[in-house]
Amino acid sequence: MGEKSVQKKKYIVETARKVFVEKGFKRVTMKDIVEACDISRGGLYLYFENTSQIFAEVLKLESEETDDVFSNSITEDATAVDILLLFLKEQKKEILRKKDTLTQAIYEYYFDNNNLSRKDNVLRRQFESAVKVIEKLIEIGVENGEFVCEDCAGTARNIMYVLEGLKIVSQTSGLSPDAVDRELMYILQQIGTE
Amino acid sequence: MGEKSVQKKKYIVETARKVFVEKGFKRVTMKDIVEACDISRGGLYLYFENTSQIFAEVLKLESEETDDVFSNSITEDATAVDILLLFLKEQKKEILRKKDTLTQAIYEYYFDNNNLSRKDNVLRRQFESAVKVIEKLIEIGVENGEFVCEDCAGTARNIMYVLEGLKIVSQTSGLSPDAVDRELMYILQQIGTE
Amino acid sequence: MGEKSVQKKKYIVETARKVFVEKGFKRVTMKDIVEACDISRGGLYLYFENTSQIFAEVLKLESEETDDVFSNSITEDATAVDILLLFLKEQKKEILRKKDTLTQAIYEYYFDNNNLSRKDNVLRRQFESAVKVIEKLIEIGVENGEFVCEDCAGTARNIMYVLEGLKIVSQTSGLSPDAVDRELMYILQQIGTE
Amino acid sequence: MGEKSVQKKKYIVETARKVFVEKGFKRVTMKDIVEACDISRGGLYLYFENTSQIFAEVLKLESEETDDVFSNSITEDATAVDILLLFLKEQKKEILRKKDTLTQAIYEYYFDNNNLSRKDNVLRRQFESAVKVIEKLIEIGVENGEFVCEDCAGTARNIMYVLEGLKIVSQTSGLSPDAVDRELMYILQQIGTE
DNA sequence: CATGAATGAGAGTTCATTCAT
DNA sequence: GATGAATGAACTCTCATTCAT
Repeated sequence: MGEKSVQKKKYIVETARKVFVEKGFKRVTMKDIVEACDISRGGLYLYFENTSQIFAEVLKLESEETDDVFSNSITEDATAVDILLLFLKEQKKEILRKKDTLTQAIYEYYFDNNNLSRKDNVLRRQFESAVKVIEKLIEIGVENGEFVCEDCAGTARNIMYVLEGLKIVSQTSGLSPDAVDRELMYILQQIGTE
Repeated sequence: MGEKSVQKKKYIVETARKVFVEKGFKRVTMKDIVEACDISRGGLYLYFENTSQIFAEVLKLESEETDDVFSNSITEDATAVDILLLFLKEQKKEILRKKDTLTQAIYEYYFDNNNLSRKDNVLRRQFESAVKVIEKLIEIGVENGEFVCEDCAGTARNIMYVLEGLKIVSQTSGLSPDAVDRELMYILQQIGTE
Repeated sequence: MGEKSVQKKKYIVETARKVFVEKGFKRVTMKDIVEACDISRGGLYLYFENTSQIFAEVLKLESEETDDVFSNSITEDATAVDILLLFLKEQKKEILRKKDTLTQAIYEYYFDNNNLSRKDNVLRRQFESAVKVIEKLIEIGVENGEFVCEDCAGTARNIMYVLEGLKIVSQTSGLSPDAVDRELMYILQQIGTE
Repeated sequence: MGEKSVQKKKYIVETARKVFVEKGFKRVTMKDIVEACDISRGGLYLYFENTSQIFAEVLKLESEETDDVFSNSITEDATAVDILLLFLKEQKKEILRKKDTLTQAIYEYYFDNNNLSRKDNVLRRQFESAVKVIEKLIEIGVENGEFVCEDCAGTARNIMYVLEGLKIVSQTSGLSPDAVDRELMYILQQIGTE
């Protein structure tokens, strides 16, 4: 596959992403993507066999970009509290953004493909790496006297599960900004922040 | 609708439930249910217009039965700790039971029907009622000196979000019994239990 | 499947037969049959899964009718020579009828399905039963002094292989009536007939 | 067309032959051949318009080689019986070799292209030339007292039709080595051989 | 000459939904 | 009420064929 093909493949993945954001994963058909990309029926099959394969590629792209964003926040010079607050603020936005988000599609995708190995499960990898980062942040905060925490690893995991809980509740039952704030406040209080 | 019709409708809902447990919500077709119920294609349409309507009925039945179970645990005489532990143990089973559970179907259903009013959203109602119960339990526990907790309502909500987080992570990425235990322990430590 | 369904199934098989006669087996699609029968796309799938299944049914019908025809010829009172001549005359017609015959379709079908058991292979069954009949005829002819033949079974088989050879040559290379006559004459001379 | 083109065309035909042996004629697509030859899709079209054209070329090559083989057997010094036995032994192998043979593909090809002139029909040419050779052999055998035969031409033709019959029955219904032997024996007895 | 990306026609198949009985 | 045959829309997937490079 030449240079041009790589370009086109990327174009398809990016365009398909929009479709997944709009319709989730299951409702999306190859035809939907063909139409969104404005290419021929057969053309799409030159690059991907089915929607799962396309979505896997979307996730790969997604995780690359997310990783970048994450490291950006950290390399900046700021206190642990600042960074954690920034992270939670981002998460809040993500949680409340019911539409215009890949969240639902990702869940639907893994409902169908929950047999993936740990390595291939982007969701898991991101979860675990986020836990690590938060743990590190808390440790630094504790050293600096910003946080109080006995079990940093446990707290980090707890935070991530709460965030996951908020996400799924938001997607399935709806959640107000205030409700999210309330939970984030609770978390911060646990580690001794205002 | 006569007595017989009511009977048949209930039969359909109960049979359909099994299908939803097995296949989730989206993958289930009217045909699947017709075949599971061994009734005629047209016959099903006399009672339900589509799978959403059937699933709504499944949920209604579900919530009635769940409510019962819940109140049962509480009416027994036992300490707050005992009841909470029992509740969490039940939740653990539910979380780990990847198959043979309606969980995935429920999520999928609300992904499609997330525009339901608060009243019609069984998921939300159950979440909120569970929060109430836990809050009450904690309050009782605090009075009895079993728990230590400043913000009982906040803690109750936090617990429920963690449980939701565990549930969705289990469904999409897999979760070991140990991993669940670890999180439940963390929760219990927060409120001053072993 | 009720009485009406049986009727319709038969209608489809009979209509499909015409299509197979015209186009052979491999070139026929489900769509071809749908159009020939003037039924809906989905309607055909109610009765048959694929063209092989339909063709199997065509063959079943065919063999029933052929068996009848055969026994008819035999029950009439006539000399062995008469019956054999009649049989060969019928075969000649069949051999020369390049179009308007199922021959090609049958060959194509068995090319694809040559893994059928002896029981399911109509072609084989018909071949073997024809051999039996011819053998019997020759034996009777020998008794009556009409034929001369030492190995009746061998001769009967030989005749059938020649007929098969004529059939396939006719289908693939073309054959003149004279060429067929010449071969049939040769056969008759072998068993001492004019 | 330059020397190189001739080479490539020959390469394609020889590679395609393997594909036809494996899949028959009808099931083979231009794509199959492109992949087997490991050339470009467009590249194949520079040499051939469709599979029929390629197969015609395969047949041409085939007939050249077969002719060679045939003449070889004859030029050796051996009795007529020896040569005929050798020929029949070869035919037996060919008849029983259900896979790894072009037989089925050839039949399928002529089913679709039975409108070819006598000149272009390789099958017919080979049949006729084989008849001639067998006729000559028998005549020689009769002169040498090896065979007894009144109508050498008729017998030769009869033998070829039996062989064709055996071939098609083998392909469509299956045939045991014993069954083939039995028929070949019958033929040899007709011309007064053991 | 050669490549291989791209197109679009067409085959297979499944179901939601209707409707005569 | 109940049945289940029938319809047709919608989707998946595969290739023959073309054409810019």
